[in-house]
Amino acid sequence: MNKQDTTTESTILDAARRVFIAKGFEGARMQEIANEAGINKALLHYYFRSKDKLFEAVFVDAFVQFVPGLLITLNNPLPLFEKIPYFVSHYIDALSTNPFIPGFILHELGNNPGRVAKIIRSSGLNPGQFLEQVETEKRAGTIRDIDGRQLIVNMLALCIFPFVGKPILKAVMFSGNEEEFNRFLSTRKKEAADFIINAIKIDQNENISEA
Amino acid sequence: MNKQDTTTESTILDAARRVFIAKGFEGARMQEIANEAGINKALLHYYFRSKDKLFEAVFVDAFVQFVPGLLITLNNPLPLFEKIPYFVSHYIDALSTNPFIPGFILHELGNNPGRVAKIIRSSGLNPGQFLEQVETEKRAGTIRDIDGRQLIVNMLALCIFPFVGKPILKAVMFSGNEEEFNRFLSTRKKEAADFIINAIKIDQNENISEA
DNA sequence: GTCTATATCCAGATAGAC
DNA sequence: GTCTATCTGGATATAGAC
Repeated sequence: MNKQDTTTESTILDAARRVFIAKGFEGARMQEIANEAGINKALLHYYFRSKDKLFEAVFVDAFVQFVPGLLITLNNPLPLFEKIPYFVSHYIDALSTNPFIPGFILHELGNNPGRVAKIIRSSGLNPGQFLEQVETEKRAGTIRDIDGRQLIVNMLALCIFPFVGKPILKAVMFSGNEEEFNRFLSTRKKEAADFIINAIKIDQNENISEA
Repeated sequence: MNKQDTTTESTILDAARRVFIAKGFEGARMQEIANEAGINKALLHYYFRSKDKLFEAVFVDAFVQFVPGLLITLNNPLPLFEKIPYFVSHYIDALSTNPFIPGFILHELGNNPGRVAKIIRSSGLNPGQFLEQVETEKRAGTIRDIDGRQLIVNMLALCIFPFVGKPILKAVMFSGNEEEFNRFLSTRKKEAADFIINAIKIDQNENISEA
């Protein structure tokens, strides 16, 4: 029942992941995947029947590795003002390790929106705990009246966008200078977390929120 | 003198824009573009020598129509606290009209980062005026100590991400319900602008609270 | 300028030897 | 299981009539 994970199958999957993520489904070539895996094209079809099936395997892997972990972090039991920096830090670390995953997922889902529904259902994701936490903080008067879903989207946006937008941001704002852009990214954790917290918190002396 | 813009060439460009933006360079088919334009495949090659050249035309169009306008808005002479809602509103309107442009640009630039440099230079973009304005406000004590570039990225992120992430956001947060997602988007202008302003402003007096 | 027909190439997929 | 060789379809691109 143990699976040796240096099998041909896993070698193929690793190679396919690299190529699909770099080029997308349409741009990827079975030949390139075979080369990358150091094997023959025919073997790809022996292990996975078609390019579609191989892609599906890679995509689901990337998705369930990335998206659920994110929502789990969002739903953990930390207090809100600790959770936000924790979430941002955690997620930006993950993105730094796999900077092309979000672009890959977003692009392929854009091409085939139907694909998500199935995966999502099977992974049982939902941001309910976080939304409740936001409501609680609002009632307590510690944060201003913000919609929880808008807050989630804002947090995701601030973490993900620098990675998917890297080429254009680097070009427009840093004259294409890679080092400057990396310095920018390295301060991102703190900047993003501060930005979010300042955006939602109510200074206790500012006003009285219980009507 | 004036060019009638219902020429075959412009018809082709319109069709190509739709197809390339929906499918990306690799996913697009010359046949589909020809069908969409109501003409023959051979005509595409008559007007534009190759798929590459046709794509380049579409891409540059989309880019210069979208990105520079954005930076011009960012550099206009409004006071900062008016400029932010103006920018967000303006930009989200543009995105609502062309929701797939950002994904298209980001994806194609990811595949070919070198392409940007040339276009950027020729359009003379830079966010200098905005960065100075941020410094001025910081010195005046009206906003907290935030890096201007981080602020720009945050503004872009908050506007763009809901559009590029639509499929996954809709599925995870609204159970795939399109109407709910659209309601979410319709409140986005105000939410995003409020979020940004709250994130950066420093209250001069304890009791400036507006509804 | 616009069409039909065709050339050329290349990618995904299969057959079959070992 | 892994390879070489090959089939087949489809996509870009061209030739040439009108």
